[in-house]
Amino acid sequence: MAEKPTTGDEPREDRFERVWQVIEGIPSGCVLNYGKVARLAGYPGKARMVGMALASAPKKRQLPWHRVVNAQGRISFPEGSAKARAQRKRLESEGVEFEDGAIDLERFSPERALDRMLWGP
DNA sequence: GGGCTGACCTACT
DNA sequence: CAGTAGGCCAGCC
Repeated sequence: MAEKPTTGDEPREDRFERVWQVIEGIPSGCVLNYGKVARLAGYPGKARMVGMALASAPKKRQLPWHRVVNAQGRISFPEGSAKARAQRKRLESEGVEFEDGAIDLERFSPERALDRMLWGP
């Protein structure tokens, strides 16, 4: 998962494509926030675009959309909504834990995936 | 063209 | 800690 250089004037489809590829690279049991996905895709500061890319992602793509949460480690759907419950369920089934409705982003970051595997939380 | 909204973030107070 | 301010940009009036 390395940053990809961009010129910043790519067409919309290419921007979204980059975002989707980053999301596809998030390992199971890990989460990233919108800002980090934007940075990794080569668009620092453009977190909102990540939300748009997710909303308009083709169904066929089977993206691990549930592995993207906001900067507070919380699900960005209305609490209790069907979407929010589905996302939480998917994450918990991968081993992601919630504390007071929020995920510890440090602990469940892809960077620490190996540490968790070897030594646990 | 302007204005508003939204699966958002960072920095600062 | 909480709250605010400014930035960001696609999409739809």
